Amino acid sequence: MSKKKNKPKKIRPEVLKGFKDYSPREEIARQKIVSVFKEVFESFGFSPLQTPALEKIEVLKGADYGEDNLATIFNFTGPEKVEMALRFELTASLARFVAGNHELPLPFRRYQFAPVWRVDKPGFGRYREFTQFDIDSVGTASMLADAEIMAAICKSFEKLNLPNYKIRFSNRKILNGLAKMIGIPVEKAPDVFRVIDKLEKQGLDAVIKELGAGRIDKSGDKIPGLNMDNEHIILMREYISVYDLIVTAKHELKKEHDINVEISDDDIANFFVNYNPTAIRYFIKREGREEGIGLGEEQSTAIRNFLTIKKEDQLSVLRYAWSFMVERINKFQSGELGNFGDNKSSEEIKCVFDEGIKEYSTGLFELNEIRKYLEYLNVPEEKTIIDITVVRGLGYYTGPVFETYLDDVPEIGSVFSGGRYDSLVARFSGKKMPAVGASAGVDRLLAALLSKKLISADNTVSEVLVTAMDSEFSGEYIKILNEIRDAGIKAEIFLGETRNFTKQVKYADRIGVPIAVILGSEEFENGQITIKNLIAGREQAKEVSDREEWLKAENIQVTIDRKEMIDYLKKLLSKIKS
RNA sequence: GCUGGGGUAGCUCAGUUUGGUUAGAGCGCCUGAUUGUGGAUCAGGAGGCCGGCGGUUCGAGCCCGCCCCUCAGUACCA
Repeated sequence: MSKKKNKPKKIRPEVLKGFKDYSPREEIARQKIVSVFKEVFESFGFSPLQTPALEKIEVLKGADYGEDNLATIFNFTGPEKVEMALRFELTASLARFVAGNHELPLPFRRYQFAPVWRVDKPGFGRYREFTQFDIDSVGTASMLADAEIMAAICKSFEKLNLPNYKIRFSNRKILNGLAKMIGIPVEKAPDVFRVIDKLEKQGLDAVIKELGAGRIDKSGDKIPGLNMDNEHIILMREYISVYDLIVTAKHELKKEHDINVEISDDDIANFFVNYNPTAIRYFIKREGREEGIGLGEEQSTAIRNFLTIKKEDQLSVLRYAWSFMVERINKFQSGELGNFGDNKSSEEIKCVFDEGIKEYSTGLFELNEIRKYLEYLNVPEEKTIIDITVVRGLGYYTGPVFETYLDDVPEIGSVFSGGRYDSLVARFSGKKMPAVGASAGVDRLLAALLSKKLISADNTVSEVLVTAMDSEFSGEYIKILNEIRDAGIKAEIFLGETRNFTKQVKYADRIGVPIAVILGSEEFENGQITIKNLIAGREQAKEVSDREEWLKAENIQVTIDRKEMIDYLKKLLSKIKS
């Protein structure tokens, strides 16, 4: 027990793995993002809710959580031996709040931004503690609720000066219905959806391979496949290609023909119902470079007509998807069932098929409703794309789903996404309650925007630094400081020990404050004040290499009467900020 | 979790091939030239458990084993 030297052990200044500090530069930018979201959602009438960071484990995980289920959350036994965990999302707490407050007027509309915690592997913009911004409408089945959230998301990105965003949206009912329509076994469907979800990131080839035998990734690691049979893979490929093909075909054929013909809605509808599935197949062949398009006269005309549709993109996709279903019905009725599993009776098969059709078509109708509401809400059509390959990973989505992508930072995937989850509140109340919501990962968005310099990055909020050269005037300095602050200008006084003026200006430069207010004995004698524009000074430094010349460059600062100070500062600030 | 790259000064990295005394560079930082002016320039200075633990050796930043961290890809993601 006798240590000769009791050297205090130095503690390494480190944070936990996956956690991070936010420097003023980052935090200022982050707060800007949050305040824009907040402003926009409040303008849509959503009110703030806040809930505890710690919740009972069953609130977060449901009554029948298992061990592996807990691997990715911070869970522990707290005081009084209560099993608890840090929340890993905000929706469960919302559901608990709604279920526990019976007097709450419904629909309940709230936003919430708060930190959440997950034991994930950290990566770029991915941390174990991060801020989520959530927005939800609980207790309404109206598609207007879905459309409204999408509209608010659009507005947010406009306000953040990120106009290159797109929302892709779909409906889980369509995929669920599709699986039943083409005879994918129920237990296999989630796997299929999971693979389709990778489309945006991994591309069509990778997805097709994973539906089949699997693939090898860039590091040489093996990714196992689902080993679906060929017939199903071909059908999935046709389905997946619906949106892509419209874009590709439109682009290609427009180049060739430069078509501009007026056509009627009937023509379009006719085209979709009668020709589309065949046409899709031809396009697929062409994409696979097996052969040319090889369309008949009639089909060519129909496609040409289709390509002249100018403002009907969303409708086009819906009609494509509809015709895909019609073709399945035709085949079903003519007895070409395809692979539905051998040990099912034809009665069972018909039942599943009918269910599928019902779900699929309901999904399309709901999307069409959202489409209309988006139009009423003045959301530009090119910003919202119906893309029936959108899945969303979360298991609990039951209806429309949507994902927002920023073209400027495609590598981070979707940035503000959500959908309809009709059974989450039921965990508490036993009753189904319709709800729709969306969630943004603020920190991932921030990391991407900062790295691409798409958001301003100031190191300080200070607008003015009052330098302090002469300790005998400290009362005067503070008087001036008060005056500036009272005028609503963010100001600080130099608090360092030194009176060395060079150091003070250097400090001002390094924290990035744009204006320095200077008072020495000369100014005091004349009742004046010197105001220096540090931003302009920085520009000037680029051109001047000689020190003497640099010191003489005085047009970046003025000496004025003290009474004019506030007016001058205000003008200068508004000039700098614009 | 899996596959691969990496960990040496605040940052970016050299040094590891072939083990050998005091571990280097650039940038940044501090002090001064310059206590009434940021940049540039000049002079000086501080700053290293060479990721950790164990092993081999007279001797390890370098070789061996285990672990940790990190970057990329990928899986999972309520």
